[in-house]
Amino acid sequence: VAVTSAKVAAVAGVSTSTVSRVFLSPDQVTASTRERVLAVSRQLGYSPNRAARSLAMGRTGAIGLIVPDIANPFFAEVVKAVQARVRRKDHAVLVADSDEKPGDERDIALAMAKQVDGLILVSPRSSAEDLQEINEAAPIVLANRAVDGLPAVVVPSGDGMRQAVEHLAALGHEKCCYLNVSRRSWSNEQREAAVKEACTAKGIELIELGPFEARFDGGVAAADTVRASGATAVIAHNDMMAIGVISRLQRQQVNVPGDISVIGVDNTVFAGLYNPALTTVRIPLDDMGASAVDLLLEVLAGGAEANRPVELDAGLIVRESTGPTRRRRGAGPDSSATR
Amino acid sequence: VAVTSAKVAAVAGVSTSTVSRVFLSPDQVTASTRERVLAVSRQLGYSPNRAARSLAMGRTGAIGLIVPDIANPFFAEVVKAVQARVRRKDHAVLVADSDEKPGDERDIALAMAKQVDGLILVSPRSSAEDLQEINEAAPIVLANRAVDGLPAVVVPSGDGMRQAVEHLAALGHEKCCYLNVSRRSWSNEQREAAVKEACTAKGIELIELGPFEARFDGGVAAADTVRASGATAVIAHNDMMAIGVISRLQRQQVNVPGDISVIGVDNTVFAGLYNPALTTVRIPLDDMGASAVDLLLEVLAGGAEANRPVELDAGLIVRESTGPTRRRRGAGPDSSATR
DNA sequence: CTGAAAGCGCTTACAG
DNA sequence: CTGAAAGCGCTTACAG
Repeated sequence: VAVTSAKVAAVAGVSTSTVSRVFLSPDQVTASTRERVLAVSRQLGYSPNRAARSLAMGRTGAIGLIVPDIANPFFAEVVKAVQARVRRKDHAVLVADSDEKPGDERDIALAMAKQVDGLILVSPRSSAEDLQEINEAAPIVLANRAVDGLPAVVVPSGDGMRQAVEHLAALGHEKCCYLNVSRRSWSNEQREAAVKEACTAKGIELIELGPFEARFDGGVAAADTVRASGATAVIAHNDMMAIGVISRLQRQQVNVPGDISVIGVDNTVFAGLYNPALTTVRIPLDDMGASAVDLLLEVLAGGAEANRPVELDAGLIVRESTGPTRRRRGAGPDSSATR
Repeated sequence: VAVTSAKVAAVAGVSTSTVSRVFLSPDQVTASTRERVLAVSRQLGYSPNRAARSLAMGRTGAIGLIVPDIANPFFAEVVKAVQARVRRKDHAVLVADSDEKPGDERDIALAMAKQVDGLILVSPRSSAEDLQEINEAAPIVLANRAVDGLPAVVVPSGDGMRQAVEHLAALGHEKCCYLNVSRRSWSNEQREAAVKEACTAKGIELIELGPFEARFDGGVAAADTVRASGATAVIAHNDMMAIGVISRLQRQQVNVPGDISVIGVDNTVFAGLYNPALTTVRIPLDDMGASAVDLLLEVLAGGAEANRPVELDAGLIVRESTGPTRRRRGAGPDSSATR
């Protein structure tokens, strides 16, 4: 039922070659015929058949996006940004969710590679080898992880973590926990190292805990140990864990930030909505998504090889989950809750 | 570089017709040749070119999914479910985000219609006429909204809302607010009507407020009015609003559920994580997504016309944001905060 | 600047 | 059960 280029050509009195050129390389066509073809196309509601074009050109006009878990606010925001950017570039985006399973991630990527021009893998859990294999099947761009030889966009959290530690130091904290997640996490390495360095620089005693699960439950699981450590502040690997910690603490009548200050990372939608609103290191998810798209499109256009990862800035956002230590404020009447 | 059916055919010593049949209608091929073709295909890593197949068959093997806002946990979960279900059916899913703009929704749907076999529109904001127009471009299935003549899967929240009201009645509440959202919301109509009916049945005085925005901010905006109304309980149109209400109330030292009980709708991930954990009417988002896919696939297969919407059940999940009224418990020493 | 023709890789009546 | 052939709707050297 759809209008074909042949139909348009017939009505406009030109060949299908010309119709095609009008859309793909307009400057190769005389202005007058171009206008005529355009007018007819509009009138007939013509638009090139995608499948036919793909077959003829060898490109699909689609890009694939694979995330570990769409329901995770962190990834949901990246999906939103990628989708928005891709659409503006007149492409389509196929999404898939690996459900946090590295094996599935590889299989999905390999399968999807056949249907798209390129892939964006967000926080991929696969091994470097598997990622290289996927890259053979279709050009990939990594988001939130760097692997030698593959194009990537990352947010070095170092600056943000350092700001977080300095913020705590300024509030008088002298003993702080960091909540690790899996050793396999690239971002955990970055964050842990930056926190350690900053704590040393500021003379803060750092207590490393974990690894815990990178979720709300992981934070809940960590809370009692944090409390027992005697630390007055805790930096979690991400917002969800931070919220888990706060939730558990509050249930035990430990006040946040009165007794213990808590800092997260990501600035997902949750952070601003929680009570207390979460002080957090912002990871610019929207920019990350958009940059990944731009980078992939560059790669597909034959440009920009994978030199060094594109780097975006992270910075601290101070809200309500951090405050001065008891000592700094002078011992309050309700300080009993912590000890 | 990819292996073609011609290559497979040559190696296996058959025609491309046979190769094609092996994959599309295996029973039309002798077992022995079928095995041989399969073996060669596997060895060469052959899989049919999607674009070519689409062109020849007139179907894309993809379905489109349009949601108002991917970053909204409610929609993110639907996306996750749809994507999971579609993949199992060996299709691909294209997603797009209308950014809550009805005009964009229509444009996106119309554009996407050309690239997919069918569309799933989640909580579409477009008019019934626009939806019909979209349905002409490509078969659509509605999720979370019903429109005459269009296939849909909905969750009549009536049962759940009634349970919510009965729960409040059992706890001794006699005055309750309902927080409305836009009059254009199909689900709001359902919920409001059910709450009203149940309140009447239970002899609870109902105070209707709003319309507010269907987000956290909307709940924040409603909180003071709720408090001023003298109601001891509030049912919000959804979880995000409920959380907004609680957040604002807590900041004013109003205890939830001690002073005011709060109930949401949706049971999004947030609900269980908030403090207090939210009592809410569960909307089975995963089933909704899966059912929408199944329904669309049926429609595409030529089956099941749009008789009446597929209906899923909603039920109450009791957590911590609801409790007995002061009077029921006997006036507590700290009841001053509310009055 | 424009057109005729070949080709992209599959599927599917039509014969046999 | 299997193959030759046409066709799906475009794009793009190649001529002119």
